[in-house]
Amino acid sequence: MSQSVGRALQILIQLGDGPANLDELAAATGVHKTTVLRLLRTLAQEQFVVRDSSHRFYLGSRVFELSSRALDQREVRRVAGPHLAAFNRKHGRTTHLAVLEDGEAVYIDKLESHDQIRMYSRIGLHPPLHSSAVGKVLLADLPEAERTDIVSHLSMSPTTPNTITDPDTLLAELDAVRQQGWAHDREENEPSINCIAAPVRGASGRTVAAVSVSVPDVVLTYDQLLNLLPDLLEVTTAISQDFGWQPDLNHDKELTS
Amino acid sequence: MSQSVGRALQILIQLGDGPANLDELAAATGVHKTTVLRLLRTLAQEQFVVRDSSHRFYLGSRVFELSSRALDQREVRRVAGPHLAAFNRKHGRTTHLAVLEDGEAVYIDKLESHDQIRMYSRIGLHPPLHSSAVGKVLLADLPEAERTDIVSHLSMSPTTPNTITDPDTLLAELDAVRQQGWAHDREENEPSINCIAAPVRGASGRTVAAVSVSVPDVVLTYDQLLNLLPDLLEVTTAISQDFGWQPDLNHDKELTS
DNA sequence: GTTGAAGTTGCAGCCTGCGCAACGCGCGTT
DNA sequence: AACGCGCGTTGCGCAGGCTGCAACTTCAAC
Repeated sequence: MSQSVGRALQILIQLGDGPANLDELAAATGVHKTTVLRLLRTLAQEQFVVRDSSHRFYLGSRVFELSSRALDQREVRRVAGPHLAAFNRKHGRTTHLAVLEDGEAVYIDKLESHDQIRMYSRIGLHPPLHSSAVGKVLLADLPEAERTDIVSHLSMSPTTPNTITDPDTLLAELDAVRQQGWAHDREENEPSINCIAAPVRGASGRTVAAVSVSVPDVVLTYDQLLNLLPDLLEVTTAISQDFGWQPDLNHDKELTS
Repeated sequence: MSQSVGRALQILIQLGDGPANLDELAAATGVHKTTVLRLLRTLAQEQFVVRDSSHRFYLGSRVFELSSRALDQREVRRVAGPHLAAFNRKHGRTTHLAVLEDGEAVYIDKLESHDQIRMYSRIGLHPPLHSSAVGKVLLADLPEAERTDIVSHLSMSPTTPNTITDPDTLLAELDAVRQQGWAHDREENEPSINCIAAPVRGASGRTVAAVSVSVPDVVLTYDQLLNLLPDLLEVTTAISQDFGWQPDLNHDKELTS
């Protein structure tokens, strides 16, 4: 809608791939370097980018600041934080907190495994909705219309032999997830990585976030991972209650709305 | 330099204070709401902002993504990460990693204390150069010209009775810091909080980052905090070596350049 | 049903951002 | 030491994109 702003944002996104100089940015965005320079100067003014002594540009401190402030604004994250930390300290497994945003899942918190083997993932990443445990949890409790709409627009590209690629199969699994109150990902997203995830609910009873535990099968088999399930559910229940959820309430009305 | 981009960035900064609707943003930035809407749409297109169902805008997932990617790009942070985690696991104190950027200190990593008492600080925050331990460490090793230049432009506003407000006193302290290889902050920045910090050096011998430990005096007195100094220095030395620093080398030439 | 607040759209004017071309500057090469 | 190349920077004139106004829509409250 606004050309120059759009271009400026493209520059920022480009810088997300790593530092770059003027020409590289001009080439990457297809914009005249004069223009890129002016945009960069504006961005630099507000600390969105910085340039080092050799005129390379990289993302600046404002980006960090905005991100951590925005993360703090997410109620769920604040509420979940201590619970996740305790869970992570006890079990030492990679733990994610994800929410649905604009029809996509987003990690808004990540706690590292205590093992040497680290999972490649980060805050801000969009895990696939159809092949991740958090994705399934977040989809499962959506109103049916929205759920089928989102599922019908998924690309569902397979990344492992186990990836669910059929919309109807996925919808059936989502029903099962809703029934049992948690979801798994048995090497559906990444080979040799299993996950389980459970929903965090708000006062209305609706799922507002998902917590997942991810473990490479060389560390824990799927069956061993399942041993963590009771603890995971305990944690998500505690978070939900802190977040205003009342377990006894009958939420049927809201859930079908 | 570019009006619309500048305005768009102002909107993002404004959203850092919390979600807002169209009118609030228009009022805060002093821009016609039509224009704000168009800028927001551009921002939303690239996921820099999202709007919820009631038309409130808040910072979007792209900000998280960029931030975590940019953080990963900072070599120091990657290298320091495991060392800091080990230190934090052992001592359980609030630990910061800071670098100098555009003449300001910036936290690029933070590890939380294990106590209930948490320090208010976050990644992206600019600790004051004259009253924080990291600030002193980062300044101390700068070439003299740059150091005096930065110090002469500091506002040095006092936030506690102990804050150093005289440039010459600060410069003298910086000399001491350089000599002894570490810095302290004895309630100079925040009442009842003491810090110690030590430098991380790169291959050239120059200070590239600073690691600090911050403790409220109700938890540990300053003297008790000093007991952590040997461990802190060990950690920063280890990080420096991982980062290419060679302790035996004589770096005098570079340091005076 | 009416009122009002908040978001959205069409439009015309003109400002602002655009790309070109030329210049400056540092660095590596001959 | 001089040269030439690569890259960043600036001046300028054109016009395309951005702006703000006014009118319209939507939704909720009374």
